[in-house]
Amino acid sequence: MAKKQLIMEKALELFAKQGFESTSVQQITEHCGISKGAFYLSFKSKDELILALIDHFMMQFLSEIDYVVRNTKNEKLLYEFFFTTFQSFHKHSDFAKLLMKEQAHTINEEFIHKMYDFNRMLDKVILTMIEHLYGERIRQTKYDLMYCIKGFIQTYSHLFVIYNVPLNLELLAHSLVEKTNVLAKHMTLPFISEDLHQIFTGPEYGRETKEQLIQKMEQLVEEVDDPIIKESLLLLKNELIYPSLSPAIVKGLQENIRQHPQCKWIPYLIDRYFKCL
Amino acid sequence: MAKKQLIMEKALELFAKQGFESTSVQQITEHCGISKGAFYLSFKSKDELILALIDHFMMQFLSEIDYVVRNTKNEKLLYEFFFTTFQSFHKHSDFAKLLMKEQAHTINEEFIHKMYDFNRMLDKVILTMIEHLYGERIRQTKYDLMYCIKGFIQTYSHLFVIYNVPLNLELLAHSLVEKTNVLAKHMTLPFISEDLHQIFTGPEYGRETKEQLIQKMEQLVEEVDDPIIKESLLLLKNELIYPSLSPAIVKGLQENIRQHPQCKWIPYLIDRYFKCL
DNA sequence: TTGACAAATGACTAGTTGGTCAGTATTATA
DNA sequence: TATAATACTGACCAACTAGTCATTTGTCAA
Repeated sequence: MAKKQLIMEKALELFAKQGFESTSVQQITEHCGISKGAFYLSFKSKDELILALIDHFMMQFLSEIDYVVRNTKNEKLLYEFFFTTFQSFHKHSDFAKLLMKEQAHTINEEFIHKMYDFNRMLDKVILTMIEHLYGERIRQTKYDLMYCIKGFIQTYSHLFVIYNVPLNLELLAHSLVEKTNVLAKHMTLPFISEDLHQIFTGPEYGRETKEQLIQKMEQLVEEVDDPIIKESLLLLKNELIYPSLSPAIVKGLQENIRQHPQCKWIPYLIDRYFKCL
Repeated sequence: MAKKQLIMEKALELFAKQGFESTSVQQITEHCGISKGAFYLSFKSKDELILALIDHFMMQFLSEIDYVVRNTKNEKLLYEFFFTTFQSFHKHSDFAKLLMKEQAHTINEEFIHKMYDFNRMLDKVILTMIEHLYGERIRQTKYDLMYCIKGFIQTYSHLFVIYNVPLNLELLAHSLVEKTNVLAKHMTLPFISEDLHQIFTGPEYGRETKEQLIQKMEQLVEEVDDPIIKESLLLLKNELIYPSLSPAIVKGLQENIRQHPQCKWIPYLIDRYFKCL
């Protein structure tokens, strides 16, 4: 199994430089000093390699952060969180680069799911940390605070991952601790409500089922007065059961109900349903 | 020249979905309903297409922001900045998606330079806005504040660009205004010093020269149909070579071409040219 | 109707890609 | 040493890629 690790290491170096898509299996095997056949003894496909990389480093990173968050006293918690995060990025800078490059890329269905899962887990870690630190005081603004923290991490890590400048990570962590505390103390206007956060993260993997979606639409048909929106909802509901309309018509119907404040979520849920299955 | 625009529009749709590298010229031409040869009549290469896309949308976006920052009273400035930014991302969400996907990708030397240039310009706009708003008070922390603002924009725009949820952009802008003000007022521990910022942005990369600007305007004269805009472009081009018109006339001509979606960033480039030299 | 010019086509090239597999080398067991 | 089992190789394949160019189609003035 040493071969598997060799391939992962060497491939990561190339992915960090060139990205996943622009790195060929040929290049990887040459960089490892092995033959093409040997590669396919360790990994069934190129996709399996990147999934293994994501799994390996992501779990390592997440568990490190999680350990720190669980085992640090409150006074040092925020500092240790930032410091560990950046140190981890620094230590595995090739992986951090890969993550930044492929952030939003549609490499593969499974890859996307893994990334979503990872994000959900990170969200949870940060949220519990925030709740632990500030308690009830930030109930209204905790989701905003979480997104701000993620913004800090992304923006600042971008700087030292892309430009290879040696940075004073202690100072960086201290500086971000202050920013976070300032926001937690004085922020009053939340943007991300509980509901909104639910929509972003989705109901834990198993999303809305078709039946739930149809039920919700039937309920809305009863509640809505506007005949156009009523009919659009009905047609879309039937489309879910027996797909028969052209994409343009479906898109148009979705646009219709997007106008109505009560229904505007429906097109999003429909899209998400089709994307997941 | 309508073909060029058709290709850009249709290609952008595919790039937003699949990314630049995974979209073939074949796919683009099929999506346009034209032949492969026709593509190469409009663009010398696939690389030239993405550079044209970047140029077109980036300049449009930057000039919009710049216009708002220059023409808004201080009390509403920050709000208008955030609101315009997000509205622009919303309007051109395909381009925003492309930008997120290809953020750190090594597509091409020229592409990277363009992205660096764009970032530098955005940095400058944000910095002047901050200086204008808070003056001497934030001299120490202004670079940190700028990176925080960019972090806010990135994190929150990610949410509504990736998940296609209709958001209340007014509320979002208000919320971010508060966050920014809170940070500006209470932040004391800077991380990004003047020197560090210099290192990140690097020495000014040869911005548009007069010749490039003139060339671009000549190209637009060919592509535009409206006679008023055509003449305005020609007069402004001559003004660049032999300054002879009064400031009021020049301003008026700039206002003319600002109306046209393809030309509206030209005034911004002209201003920048005169300011830098 | 003709002829001249521009616009558009798609079969073509030369090269790359992820992936396979018949065959060779290496090792472990007897 | 002989045999069986495993590890490895690299020529090969089909499918794709960006880009080209001889040929066809469309347009408009004479």
